[in-house]
Amino acid sequence: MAESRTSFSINDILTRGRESQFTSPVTRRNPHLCVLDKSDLQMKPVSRKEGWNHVSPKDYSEQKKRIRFEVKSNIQSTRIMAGQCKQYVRHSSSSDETSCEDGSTGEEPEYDDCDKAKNKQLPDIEQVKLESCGLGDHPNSSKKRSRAAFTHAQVYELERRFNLQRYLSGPERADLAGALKLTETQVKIWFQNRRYKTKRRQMAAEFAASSPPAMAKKVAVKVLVRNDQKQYRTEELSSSPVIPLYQAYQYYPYMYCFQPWLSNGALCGGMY
DNA sequence: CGAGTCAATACGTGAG
DNA sequence: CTCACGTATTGACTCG
Repeated sequence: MAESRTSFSINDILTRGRESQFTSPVTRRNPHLCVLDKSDLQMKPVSRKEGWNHVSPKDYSEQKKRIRFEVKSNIQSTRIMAGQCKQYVRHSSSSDETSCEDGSTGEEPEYDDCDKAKNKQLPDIEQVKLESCGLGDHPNSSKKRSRAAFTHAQVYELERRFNLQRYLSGPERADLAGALKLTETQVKIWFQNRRYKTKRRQMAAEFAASSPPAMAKKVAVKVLVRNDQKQYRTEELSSSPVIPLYQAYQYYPYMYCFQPWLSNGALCGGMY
């Protein structure tokens, strides 16, 4: 793919009004900031219950739900919500626009030109943000949500920052969000997802390294039917020594990444 | 209790 | 249409 790249300076974005952000202070809950070592992936200050087996659709308290909603409704007032933006005509008036608190009032950063040219299909973040304002109580608003596509420059900078720090403090997050014209929530969620993604990749890699290579190459499959003739007895099928897939997942939650019937190229290529 | 995390999953979107 | 990927949401949890 021949990508035409327009150069832009990240420093131009990030050094607006500040410097030395990489001397990262410690976040309130993550004293292990700024660890670039691989071990950073595993370590966590506290142990946690493993996530993949505790399905527990336990009923949670309405109060907690309400509180969460109240908090989020504040935070997410700036989030790019959806269909809300794209489906409905923006009936905005002036006051609504100023309620967008992410400060998108400034000029377009340099990288936008680059990305607009490059990503013809990417939505214009700023435009979407504007449209997202003032639609919260639209009578016909459905719950359909949007998926904001970050620009290449935004992702680039997020990745670059992630390589320096896996955790951001509040001020750092605010800085980065401001520089990239994203909301703090978006930056927070991006880092959260990115850490999880990294962890899954690492676990997948470890699993691959520790499992016998032959395992993924050859799988014995019974011939069930040949020339319209059954090749098995019913009891043979029921007594298969192979661990059922759902059981295997229980012990190897990331096993779905290594389905032997997929080609190697398909193995967790992006890790889902 | 609020704010943060992880883990899982829902969902939108582009590519094949 | 299906799949892969990326972003958003949700629930359980920890910490100060």
